[in-house]
Amino acid sequence: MENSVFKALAHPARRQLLALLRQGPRLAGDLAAEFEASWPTMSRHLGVLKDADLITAERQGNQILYRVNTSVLEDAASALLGLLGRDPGDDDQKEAAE
Amino acid sequence: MENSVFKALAHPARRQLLALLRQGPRLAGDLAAEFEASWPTMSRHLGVLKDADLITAERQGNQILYRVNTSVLEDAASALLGLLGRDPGDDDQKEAAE
DNA sequence: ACAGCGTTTAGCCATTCCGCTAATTAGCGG
DNA sequence: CCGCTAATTAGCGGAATGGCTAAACGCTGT
Repeated sequence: MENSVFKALAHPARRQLLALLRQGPRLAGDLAAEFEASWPTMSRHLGVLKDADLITAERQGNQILYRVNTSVLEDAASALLGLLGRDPGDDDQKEAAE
Repeated sequence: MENSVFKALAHPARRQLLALLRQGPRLAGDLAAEFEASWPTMSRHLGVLKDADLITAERQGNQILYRVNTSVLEDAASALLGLLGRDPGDDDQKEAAE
């Protein structure tokens, strides 16, 4: 759902999580350590992001490696730009004027 | 606040409101008539958007004309693209490869 | 099988969000 | 000033969100 993406993006901690993840995949604990909030709280934020398909989780033995799902984030950005009357994901072959 | 923008964007009705407004300024009542929800409910959604500075309101005598605030929407889209490691407002002169 | 570490799930509050109806404000015309 | 229309604000109930602590789960090593 497109909607869950925007909802996931609505929380600052989650955007920051994405910002950290942008620099490369990271372990859950490592990621959570960057925040003031309790571990379980961060785990939930990660869950919301995963639920929105903005990130993917991969078990690495004992721990879990998170990774950004770039394309979904791109879609969201496209949707916003589309709201501006400019859609980057859409090849504009027909409307070049106006 | 950047945050209120994303929160405002989190509701589908509000994104749709923006989509309608993208085609040009419109009167509140006219706008609300497009939705199933009650008039006051839509008024509140408009309020949230205005609060996030995504739209501006202008009295036209008896009625109120709403207009998209393009730059704020652009900022939000930029923020998302920034999360991808690619900033559209930033002319990439250095990194064209990779 | 057990201990132990890393992570998630369960429960519990408090707060915010969303929808409604009813009441209020703002501006216009007589 | 009164009545009318346009739009917002008040107030309420129900659902969702966000934070916490405690408990459970999954995996690894012994």
